[in-house]
Amino acid sequence: MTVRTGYLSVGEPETALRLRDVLESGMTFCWRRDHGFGEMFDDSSAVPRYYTILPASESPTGEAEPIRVWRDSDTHLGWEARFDATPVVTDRLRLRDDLTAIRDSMPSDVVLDDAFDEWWGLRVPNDPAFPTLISFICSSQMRVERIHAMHVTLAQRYGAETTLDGEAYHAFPTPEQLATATEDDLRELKLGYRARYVAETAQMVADGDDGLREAAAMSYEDARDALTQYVGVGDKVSDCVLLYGLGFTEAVPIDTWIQSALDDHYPSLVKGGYATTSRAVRNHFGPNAGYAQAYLFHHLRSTA
DNA sequence: AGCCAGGCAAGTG
DNA sequence: CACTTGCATGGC
Repeated sequence: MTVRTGYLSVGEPETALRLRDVLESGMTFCWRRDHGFGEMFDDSSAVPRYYTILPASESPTGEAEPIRVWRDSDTHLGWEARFDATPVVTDRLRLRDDLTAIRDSMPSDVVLDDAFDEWWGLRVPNDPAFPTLISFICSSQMRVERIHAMHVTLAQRYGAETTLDGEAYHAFPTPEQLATATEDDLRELKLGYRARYVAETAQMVADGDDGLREAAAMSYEDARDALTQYVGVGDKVSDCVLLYGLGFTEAVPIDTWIQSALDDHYPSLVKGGYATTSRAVRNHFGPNAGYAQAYLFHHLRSTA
């Protein structure tokens, strides 16, 4: 099968493409450094290439399709795939989001200004919903590198194999494929206490539950509540699925880092529980509050 | 050796 | 509703 190559403009020169920061920092677990270009988190000096496998259900060819991308310059991204990947890559990396307009839509303050200046070019990924749901169920009390490892392990054990340019890849399992796993199977794969959550959630989705698709059509707060029906999904994981997997840019996952950021820099937004604090945060930062969260998260972790 | 890591569910007061 | 506890695993 012929491999096609394309190049995408990311925007104006001041809109730096931060591929590594977008794909390696815990917002997505659907992308990974490619074979032969250094494994994730090493310090290879070569320009890293990343791959994802487009699920068959979202692929123009009807089959799972590997896609490779790399940072070709400050303003251009290259891709390789067996089909024209320009629309998919543009969507998955939100390359059409106008970062300047997003920044201007929020009330500025010293901390947010510093965050935007330091991490300018950061974008919020837009991943397939089911792999995002499972990955963030796995994310509880776990470091980023190990969540990536779990995602790869599940793909290799339960996902379909495909190839690009002779390289073998494994798609993330469909709900039906993952539902064949028992809790004990997943404990053997070192998912720990998350094994039960993943097994039961995969079975729910495979058994015809349409909660992910239905949530996409709901208002934000209804959608967040709806996703907590899945075992292992609380408010925080639900927000991650909404932001990174269902395109709700107002979703603000309030993890331990964001909570302490709110305590330190936005104490007036901290209310009683998760729901009321979330509402205050969204009221303050507006419909792109998820972007504020992304920039603050990276800024406060880098200066911790 | 103990503490922590992008939390959650189940159980109390 | 607010607060506590147990939960797997691995890196430091």
